[in-house]
Amino acid sequence: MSPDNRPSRPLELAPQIPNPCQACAVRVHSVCGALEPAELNRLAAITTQTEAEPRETIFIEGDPADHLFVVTGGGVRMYKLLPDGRRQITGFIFTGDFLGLALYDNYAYSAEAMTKLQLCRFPRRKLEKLLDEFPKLERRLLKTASNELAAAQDQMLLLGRKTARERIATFLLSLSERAIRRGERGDVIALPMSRGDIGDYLGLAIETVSRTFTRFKKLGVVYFSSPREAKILDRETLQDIAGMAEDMSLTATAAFR
Amino acid sequence: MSPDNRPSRPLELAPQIPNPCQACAVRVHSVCGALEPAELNRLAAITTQTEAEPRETIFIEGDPADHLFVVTGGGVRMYKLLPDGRRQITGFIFTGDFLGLALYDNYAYSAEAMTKLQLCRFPRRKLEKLLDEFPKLERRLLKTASNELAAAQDQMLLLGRKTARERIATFLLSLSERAIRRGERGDVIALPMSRGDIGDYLGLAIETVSRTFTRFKKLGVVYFSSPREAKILDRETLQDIAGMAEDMSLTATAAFR
DNA sequence: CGAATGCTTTGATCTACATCAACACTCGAC
DNA sequence: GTCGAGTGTTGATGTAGATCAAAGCATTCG
Repeated sequence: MSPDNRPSRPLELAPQIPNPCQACAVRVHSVCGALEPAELNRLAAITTQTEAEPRETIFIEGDPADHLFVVTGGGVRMYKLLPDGRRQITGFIFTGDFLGLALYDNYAYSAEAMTKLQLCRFPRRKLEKLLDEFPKLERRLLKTASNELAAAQDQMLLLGRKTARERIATFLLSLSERAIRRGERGDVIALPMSRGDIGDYLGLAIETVSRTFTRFKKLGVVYFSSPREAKILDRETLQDIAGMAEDMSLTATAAFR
Repeated sequence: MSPDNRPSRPLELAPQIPNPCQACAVRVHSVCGALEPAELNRLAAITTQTEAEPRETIFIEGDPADHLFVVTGGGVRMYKLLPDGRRQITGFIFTGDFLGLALYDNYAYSAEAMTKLQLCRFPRRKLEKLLDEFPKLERRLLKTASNELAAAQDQMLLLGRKTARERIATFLLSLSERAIRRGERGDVIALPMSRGDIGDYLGLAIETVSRTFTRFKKLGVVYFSSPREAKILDRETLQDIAGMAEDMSLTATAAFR
């Protein structure tokens, strides 16, 4: 649970293609989408494409924040630790998402690859210079920050006031929505993170995550082809559970199976 | 607890002074500090100074986000509600702070005056135009957003993984730090919010907040001249409690009084 | 292929904090 | 000065979810 595996070697450098951004599949979904093809060359010039293996650390809380990233393939967990090892995962990052948004001197959290990972790396100094030149990019970044802020507030509501059932339901729905936004189907959800990760994200124990999944399964709301793949069978009910007060009809309905 | 008092009347308009920003005491601490005196006139031109009474709503989650604010005097609570009335306070805003940072179409949360309030109001459209002209202002706003994001992540750690004692200690310390940043002394802390507000901010019940304060009082860590004013007597211990594992020495030390 | 190792699930028990219930204080109104 | 409403404190009890414990299952690897 306590991730102490610093990168055993520097992040791998993939061979540089003339302008990889032009061909980038995730561009439209990402911050880079703010730029015209011509401007894109400038961005490409400061970009390094890298890869990382599962469990590999991208950066650690407190490190000087020298780089920003865009994930072009794979999943990342961001987290903070307490001195005694308790962990809070502050967010999951998927293909197309921006990583390292903290225009500050040091990273405020750690980031670790959940899967094999492809990413674009931008030196912060150089990117900031580009921001001066391309206000559109900066505006886009501000929007991204606003977005994340809104998501963070939702998460506070979840962590501070929602029950375990509501948290899990909310979690599944939000994964589904993000998948749809990436252009994937919304009913079959990949879970690249472990139950422990989910628990540390939702402020729950592993066992509570597992038990709640089982409960949803028995309710016929979700189906698991494997622990790492969920299929939403009854989105409506899931939404009811996610947003509303402890729904008594549920506890009642639970009897039917 | 459920704040349903929509503004009974539109926010009061104070008489306009030629350029109030020039004389503004909170400017240096606020986003406005990014601007030169000359540029400040442009900002002043789109500013309306308003006031609000305690319990008055500034805006409600879902409202079109037509205005942004800087609080020039007083305190604000921001919050989100669940349909059944459970409330999560996502943050407190004090003199000099920026309010309404969500460059989106609708507010993601509600905001309500805790005390008599003075604020500067900026129409969003006009402010965005100013951003195009003054990149410094936009950069400052991006920094502010990053700041808030980092604070939000700290709060997630608190809500997801900290005990009641740790939460309360963290809360007192962060109020203290903010007071110091405003130029006030850091040991005497005004608590303009109720115990219920604190509970809804920290994900605790009113009673737990009260009991934990009492415990700290008995430990000699904090002194309360009144329920709404705390004085930090032993900052070190408070920091220990805030950041670390459940400290057994504490439970032991508790005996001495 | 079979052992090993790490995930996930399930069951039994425990506990921090919530909830329920009085009571106490404060402060403004009359 | 006293009444009353709001806010805060304290005590008794309940419970959602944590923790402890032990199997299932998979996947990897020699």
